[in-house]
Amino acid sequence: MIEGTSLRADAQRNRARILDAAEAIFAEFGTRASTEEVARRAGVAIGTVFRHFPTKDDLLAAIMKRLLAQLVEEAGKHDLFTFFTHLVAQAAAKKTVVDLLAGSGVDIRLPDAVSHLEEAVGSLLEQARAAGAVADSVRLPETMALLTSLCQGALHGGWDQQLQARTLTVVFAGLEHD
Amino acid sequence: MIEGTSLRADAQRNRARILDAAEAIFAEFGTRASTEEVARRAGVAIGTVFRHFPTKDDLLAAIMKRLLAQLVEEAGKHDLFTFFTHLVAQAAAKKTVVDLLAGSGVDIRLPDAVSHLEEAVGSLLEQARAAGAVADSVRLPETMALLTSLCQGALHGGWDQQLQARTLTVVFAGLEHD
DNA sequence: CTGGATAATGAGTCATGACTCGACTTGTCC
DNA sequence: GGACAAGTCGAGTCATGACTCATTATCCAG
Repeated sequence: MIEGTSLRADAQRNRARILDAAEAIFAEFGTRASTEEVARRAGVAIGTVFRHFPTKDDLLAAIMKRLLAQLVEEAGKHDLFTFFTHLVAQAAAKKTVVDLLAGSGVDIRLPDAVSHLEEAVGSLLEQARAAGAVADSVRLPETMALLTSLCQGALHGGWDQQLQARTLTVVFAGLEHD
Repeated sequence: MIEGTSLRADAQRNRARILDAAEAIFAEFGTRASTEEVARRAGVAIGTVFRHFPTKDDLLAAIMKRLLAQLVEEAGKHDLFTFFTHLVAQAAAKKTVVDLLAGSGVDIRLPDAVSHLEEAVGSLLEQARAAGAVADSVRLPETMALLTSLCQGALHGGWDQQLQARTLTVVFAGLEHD
């Protein structure tokens, strides 16, 4: 995972700036935001963005990879329920992930990164099951399905604190009781 | 609710054709499909579409209204659980509603139509509660939140029959047990 | 039947946004 | 410090898609 070793120093700097800018812009405005907006935020010309990421999808894929890696890392700091809660609460802020997991228009394949996330959630699920907090019958696919559904719902529905808590309560009860 | 009484006969026919075409096109390709595509499907020139619906949003709003009305009607034929199942199963087919309830890019306000749907779901909820099939603590907002979340999840995630059933099982268990 | 109002047509306008490329700048290696 | 590859710049190209409007066609009341 040695990145950009062969890149010139300024190019490395710009690449990083672009990634950060893109993450911020897409998080705020969704994946529909223009590449030019990203360039502006990064303080760089459009051409430079396209030199580093020949396609908008490439840029999105790069961000997605980072974000998924972050999620995997965060999963390590939580149990299944707090991870759910955390993610749902952040759904609006991390518009990008949700948008992309939802496959909005773009199609980007990151099987590796996604399966890492699944593994992480899988082990949270096992722990929870072992602790008796989740019914034996609950499997990973439906857990992931619930997670992504809730994130999308929270993102688009603009849930307030209370609604979010109530909705999660119902889902958690379901995970526990069957 | 007498519609288009003052429209010329051909205009009425075209209006209906456009609505049907738009419903089909947007259901299949999502709200991003172009107005021209709708016109083609309706067998009508673009100008005609814009004569009837000055804005793409107007067209979307008109369809949305129809679709919501249909949902309300269907709600009458179901109990809470079968309604959930039915909707989720149809999510992919009714891309439009899901897209729009999700507020994808467009913002269309149909407070009346939406609140009718909420009323309908509300009475299903009451029935279910009365029958002891749903816990007393469950309220309408979280029920709607779950409904829309699951539809979005199903739409974008491409759930198969089994995954859909399992996911709903978990949610239903949650509605029952807390 | 027919005149005038109503509607349909579709080529054209305009804005947006992804992507290109030739002129220019800058880092790096000797 | 000079040369050249590597990188940056940004005006320009191209495609798409919402929306317009002058012209033509169609309906229907009298």
